[in-house]
Amino acid sequence: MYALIDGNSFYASCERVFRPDLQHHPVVVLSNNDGCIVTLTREAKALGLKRGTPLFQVQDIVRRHKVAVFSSNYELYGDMSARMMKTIASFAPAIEVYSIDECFADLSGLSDLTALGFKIRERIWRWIGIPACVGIAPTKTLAKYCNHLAKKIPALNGVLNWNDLTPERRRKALACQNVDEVWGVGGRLSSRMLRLGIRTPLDLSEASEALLKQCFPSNVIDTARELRGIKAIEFEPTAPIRQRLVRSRSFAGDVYDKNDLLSAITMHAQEAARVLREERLVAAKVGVFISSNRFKSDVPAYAAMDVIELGRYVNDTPTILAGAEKLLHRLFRKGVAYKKAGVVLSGIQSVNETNGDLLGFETERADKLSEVVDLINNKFGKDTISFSAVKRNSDHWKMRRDMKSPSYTTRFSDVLAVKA
DNA sequence: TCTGGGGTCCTAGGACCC
DNA sequence: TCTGGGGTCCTAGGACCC
Repeated sequence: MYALIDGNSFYASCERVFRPDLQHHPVVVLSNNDGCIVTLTREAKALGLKRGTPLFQVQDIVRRHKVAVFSSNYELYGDMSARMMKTIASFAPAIEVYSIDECFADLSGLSDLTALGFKIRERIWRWIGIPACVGIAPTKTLAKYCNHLAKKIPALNGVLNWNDLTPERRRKALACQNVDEVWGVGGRLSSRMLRLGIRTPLDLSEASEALLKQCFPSNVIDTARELRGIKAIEFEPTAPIRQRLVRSRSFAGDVYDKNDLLSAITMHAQEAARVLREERLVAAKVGVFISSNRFKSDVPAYAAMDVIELGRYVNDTPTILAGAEKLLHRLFRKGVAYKKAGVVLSGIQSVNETNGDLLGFETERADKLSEVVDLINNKFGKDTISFSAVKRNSDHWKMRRDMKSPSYTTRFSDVLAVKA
């Protein structure tokens, strides 16, 4: 049996932990650049706000109802997430962290699972201050679905165990939602399913495999099986090594100047290299992409991407910086209003798997240098020192983040003072 | 004026090879 | 007039997730 535990409106709930005055108030959290709404609370949904909407399109609703608006604060959410996962891990033999706000827990060998679900929920609330819901079932897809129902149906009090349902109630549970609420079925697939008469999760679970095989990608059959309680998707407690590492940002305004682009690209390259080392990985390819504003139809569109093979596995900042810089010179076209730029590392391996003999003196120097930079920045704070190839003086492209909350849990200067 | 970022997997089609 | 078959690898694009 598996549990799927997730924090409700996670980013907004993190903000509420330090702003108890907002407990029953509508709250939204924005994407980078304060662009779109990415998380909203129940109260905000009730006002008609939706995930993915650009803020400027709903400013009137926000003002009229005094919706609390926050810029994204990943430092805070990341730290709160780590605390939540640690709390959950203390209950189960193994967990699979699926995203920043949710994880699967393997409940093998445990008994009284419904009571356990309530206990987990209770403890996350008491220790972390985040409201969470728990779905329990014999497959991951059903656990996700039970979690969804637990969130949707107030009478469940946040926990639903599939095994507590009679066969008849299971059918009802599967028939009461649209098929796109199933994990792995999005908008496109569901509208194709609709045309074949598959409207609910129950319909999907009862569809003939021949039909599914003929009309949909192969993983849809696995999804349908999982809805029938047959395990088809593995539990993966240890994450497989990532295939790509991307750092990119949209700019607050239009960018024309090559040096501004260079500034963005070198910062992304430096950051990507740092994360690579943090995860004890190495990469064989560096890629760069730049693109103009896709929402502007009156100016010429331009998007370009290129990759170079480094010929060896690296994770030192100088090599990755040099590669990214070279690529930018290759891709840059004059006269384009750029809106986004990013760096992609691929051909990724674990440090342990690379052959140390291949490393010459030069790369050893670069490795040592990067290591020392990490040490200093870890000790004295992010960006204490930086590589000179990273042009940090250019602010033209900086992202907008006007409504960011303090880093309550990760910076001493931001810790709340409580007065009695 | 203002429209996110970071991932995964699958599939179709082109390039290339024998 | 007639223009193979089968395999691999890579890439771009589409679909999904949060």
